[in-house]
Amino acid sequence: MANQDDNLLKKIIAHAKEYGFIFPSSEIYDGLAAAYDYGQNGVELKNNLKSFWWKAMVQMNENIVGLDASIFMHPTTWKASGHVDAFNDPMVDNKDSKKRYRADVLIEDHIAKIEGKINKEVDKAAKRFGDSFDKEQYLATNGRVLGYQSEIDSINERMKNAIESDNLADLKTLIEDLGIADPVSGSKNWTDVRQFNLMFSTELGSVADGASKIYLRPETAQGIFVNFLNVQKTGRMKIPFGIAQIGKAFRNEIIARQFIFRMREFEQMEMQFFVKPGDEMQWYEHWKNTRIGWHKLLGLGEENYRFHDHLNLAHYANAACDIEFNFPMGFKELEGIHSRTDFDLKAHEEHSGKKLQFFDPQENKSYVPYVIETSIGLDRLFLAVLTAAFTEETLTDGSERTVMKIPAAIAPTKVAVLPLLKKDGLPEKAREILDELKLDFNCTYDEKDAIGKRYRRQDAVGTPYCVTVDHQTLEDNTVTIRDRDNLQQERINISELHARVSDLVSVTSLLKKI
RNA sequence: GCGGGAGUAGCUCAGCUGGUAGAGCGACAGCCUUCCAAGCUGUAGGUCGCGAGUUCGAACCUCGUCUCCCGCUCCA
Repeated sequence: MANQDDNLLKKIIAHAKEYGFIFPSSEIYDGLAAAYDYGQNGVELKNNLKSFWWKAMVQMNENIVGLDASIFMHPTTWKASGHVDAFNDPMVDNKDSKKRYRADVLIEDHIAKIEGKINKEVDKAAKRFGDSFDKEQYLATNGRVLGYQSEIDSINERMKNAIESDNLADLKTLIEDLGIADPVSGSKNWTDVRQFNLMFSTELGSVADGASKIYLRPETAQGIFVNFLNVQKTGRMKIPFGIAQIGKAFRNEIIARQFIFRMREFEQMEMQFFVKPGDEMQWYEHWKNTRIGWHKLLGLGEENYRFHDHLNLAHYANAACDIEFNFPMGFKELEGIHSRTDFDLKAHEEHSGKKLQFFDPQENKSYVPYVIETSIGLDRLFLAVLTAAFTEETLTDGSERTVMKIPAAIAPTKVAVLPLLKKDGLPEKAREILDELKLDFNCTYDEKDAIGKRYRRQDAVGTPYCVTVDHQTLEDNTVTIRDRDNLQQERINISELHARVSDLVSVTSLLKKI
């Protein structure tokens, strides 16, 4: 089964490239790992996804407004957000086994071993003393146990100091002093401890000397937080309100794989919703429901979604869940919904010295709002669409076709206009229709090859409707309109065409259901 | 980074024990066709990932190197 799913992802990747959705980055130079370019069809689909999200979030909610913050931000932003500290991992390699470990994890494992020894002592003692055994007292008094405990405490102390002072050499010395061996090779032959920062840094300022190091944002959210006051004041926003943003973010993943699922450069669609402290759980539930509802509207199949509630919460959250999608690799995170408390705004208050508060006239007092975040990976959403849309099917006549069943509202091309034959004035008539439709819809024209072949070509890129001009068109101004998914054709008057197409491909009909 | 696999036309691949590159599909031009791919004719497209070595001669053998894919290690 895993094999089959692998094949599905491979097929999707191949199809996406073959039909101009996604190309490997810099392909003529052998490509760049985990970077991809969106081709002529990909960019249309991506724009449509953005637009559907933006309309659902901003246009449909009078208390949500948009923002487009800079990717470059003041370096202190990332200190405040916790990324400079939490996004750093001290890594160490074993020279013999060539395995890489997190230095702090190695030390913690060592501590766990000592704790194991304590537990053994306790077990032994419990047997010895029987019912009269008092664990607390034993732990507090037994000499051997106390020895172990003080060992643990001193290791913890040294590790904490080393990490906090960024002293990687100390960390290595600690590993050596403890005699920690690689669990794989048993070797104690370690490299120096190195810091891996998952944020991309670059130089601001063209003169190397005067340049200062800044980061490419690892999430778009901070651009929203630092603009909280600007937007709240200039937009006269009242709590609760939200700020939405679509933009690129960058993370230096150690491995970035699985096509566009995990890239180092990716695009997020985030909305931070500011609420009164105490109301956050209610709003958390509200956005969980609203967001899953949005996904289901998109029409990729309700059975392909599920929630995954987080048990281990990040440093800033008091509740968090993922909306997972059934990708070829299995159910994986597509969107995250987090209750971020007042962590971010408070942190920015502390680092900036500015008050990031809202004056609540009802309560007659100011407070730092709590935040509910909805954050969806646009590229992952794109992959979800490809996954759900990619279909290989056998038709009733026994022939096979590959069709992208992309929901009409987000399909790259809405209508293909096709003259049945490339003669008898049919192309001219078709062009007339095309010129009319293209004012409002993304259209394409094709007169090459047999009509059946042209239908299949449109199926492959997910064009939901094909309008075919035949000889009857010249007599009574009717055309056939073909449905991509069920292959049904209907003959309608050209004058009805615009309204009909508009109805079929409109985002409006989706938005109405929100 | 380690281990494994793979790089030949746009795609899928063939190419024998070394003799100087092919097929199908696709694309393009045209013919034929009044409605669901695979009818006909023609055209374009490859320094066989890159570099070196062995050889009279390398897509093929040797070494190096790069890239991609899969697995492992990390991930707010």
